Amino acid sequence: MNDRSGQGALTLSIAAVERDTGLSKDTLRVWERRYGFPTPARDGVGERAYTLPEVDKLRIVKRLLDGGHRPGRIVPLSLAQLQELASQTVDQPLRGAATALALDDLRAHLDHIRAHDVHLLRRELTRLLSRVGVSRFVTEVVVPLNAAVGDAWMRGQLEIFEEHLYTEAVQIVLRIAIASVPEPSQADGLRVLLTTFPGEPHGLGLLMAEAVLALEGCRCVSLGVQTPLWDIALAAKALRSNIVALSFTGCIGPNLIVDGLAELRAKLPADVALWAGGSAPVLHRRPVPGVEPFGSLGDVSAALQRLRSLPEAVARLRP
Amino acid sequence: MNDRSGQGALTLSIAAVERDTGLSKDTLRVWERRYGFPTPARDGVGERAYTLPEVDKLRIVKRLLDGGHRPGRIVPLSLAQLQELASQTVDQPLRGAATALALDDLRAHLDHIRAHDVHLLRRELTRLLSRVGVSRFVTEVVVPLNAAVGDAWMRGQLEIFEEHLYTEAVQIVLRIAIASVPEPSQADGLRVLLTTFPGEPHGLGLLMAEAVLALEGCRCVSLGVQTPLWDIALAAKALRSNIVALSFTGCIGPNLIVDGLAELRAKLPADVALWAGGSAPVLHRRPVPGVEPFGSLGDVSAALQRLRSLPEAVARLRP
DNA sequence: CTTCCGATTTTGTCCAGGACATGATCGCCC
DNA sequence: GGGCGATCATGTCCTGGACAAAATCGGAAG
Repeated sequence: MNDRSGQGALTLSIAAVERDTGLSKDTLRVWERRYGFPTPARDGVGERAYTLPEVDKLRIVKRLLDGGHRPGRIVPLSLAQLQELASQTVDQPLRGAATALALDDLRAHLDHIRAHDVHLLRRELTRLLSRVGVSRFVTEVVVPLNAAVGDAWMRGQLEIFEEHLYTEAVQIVLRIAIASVPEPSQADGLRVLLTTFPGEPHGLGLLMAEAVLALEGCRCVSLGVQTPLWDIALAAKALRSNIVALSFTGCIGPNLIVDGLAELRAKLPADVALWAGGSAPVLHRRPVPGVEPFGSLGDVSAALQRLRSLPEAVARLRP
Repeated sequence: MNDRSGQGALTLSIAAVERDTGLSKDTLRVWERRYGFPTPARDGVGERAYTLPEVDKLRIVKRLLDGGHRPGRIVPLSLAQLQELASQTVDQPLRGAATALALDDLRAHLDHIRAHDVHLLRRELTRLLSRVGVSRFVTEVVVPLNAAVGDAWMRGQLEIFEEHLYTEAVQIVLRIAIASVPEPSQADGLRVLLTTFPGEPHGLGLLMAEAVLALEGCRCVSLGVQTPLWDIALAAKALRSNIVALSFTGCIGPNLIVDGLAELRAKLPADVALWAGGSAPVLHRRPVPGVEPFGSLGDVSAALQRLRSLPEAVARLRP
């Protein structure tokens, strides 16, 4: 069950392949049964020993899978065919979400990432931040950049570690942005609790939301990512939050999202608003009663005003 | 396979429990077979449905397991017995570690967390930071506080969300600390790559290490948490890192750590140092050839000097 | 009394193959 | 062309058996 990395012939155990590719052991075994790939050799004790080329192919397959392809179609293909498939989707131009950023600027940022120049990237982002302000920075720089990076990765133009570099840089700049927003006075502002469900490891959306909400005068408290449902409810009660804001990216299954939202809604007092944002498509396909879905951070301002205009708003702010 | 949130009784699927506790599905099933705990109810389709108390107990068991206890001994124990066991084991390391913090200070911080006063906590931490400096702040404030928070949680004195509040606050202050360290001049300083293995979601250790390393004049680049091994190797090559520093907390299985380190060592060039730190006990129980284990952040300085004094050090810094 | 070494127990992970829920796709009819 | 079942594709769960590595134990020797 180890990597038996002895000498020349490097092979990986099924656990190592799971770690490296993100494909579960169950999936790997069932693919072998159904599609005949991968068909790893067996070591002395009859355990699967995956070769390096096999794992390389699995990595490409996984990426195409995440890009929307179906296993049955692509798993049987040869390595060459897979690479061709990957490059096919490559040429489509970036879609037109950027407004503060010209397409060229976008490409320039991507180039910084690809050049691994973290400091330059960070400097450029910081410069943009102070030029356009926090609000526009989030909606007109970070959002389209996120989309561009996601696209580039899906097309194989960006390695995972380059995405990590990007995420880290944006996170730092966003935290600076948030810190630059003055804390509203004690008596004023809605209390917002931010976090993600267990299984959702992406925290960028949270930071973006926090920046926007803080600008709107809310008192934000973030729990970071992956808070158990029970603890979200506990925290909302303990902090007397008026809004619980969650972020979803689609790393987590649609069922978990919908069921979790319903469950959390039931646990929260009725006068606590439950907001759900992020790129997970299920948020808009299957609305949950009592949960407000957000398609874009631009909707936050309107929703806040709606909430503030409610008759019980004043009472809420008091305690 | 979801959280089937029906009405009152919240139960978790085996996958959710695996995610929340770090115990593999296989382990959970085999414990049920061997020790009779946990014995989850079954849902409509015969799948295990774990209750919240069961999962809470599993979390504590996991902690004690990481602390060196054996499953056969502790799994059959009651919750009260477990917590007593926890307070027995745990009390000693706490006493000796705090130096910048009196025990009373420590308790005061815990009280701030329990009072959910994030801003006060953050202010106090920031005050300490500027009083004792970055280095001592990390080793003499954050480290003992981490231990104290972990212990308090294990004894049932702290909710998970309170731990999240704490983590978030420390993270913010640590990032301020890191930002306050001036970037070393281009030609100087070893290049360090920081990240964690897939499955290890805890990033605090990374930030602490980054702070200490930056103080020592290193040029740090963090990939954040959960980078696939392959991409760690890619990134180290692309960034021409001299050191790859990893952090482990025991959320992740000992085997995955040891195997992963061996595999990564094989993927990295021989002249790149591989450092492993964090609270996972396996690091010191089962050393991996070519991997330097760190028991404390205090050892970093000595290790750096050793590295710098090597004959090829100058050549390394050049390119 | 300590140290060492082999036997034994403990423990985590792997395997096979079957089942099923869920979501996508396809063909059909309006 | 647009809805709507039927069918297929796919991932995850189940049982129960097996085994290797690590931890522990039980003496024998120093």
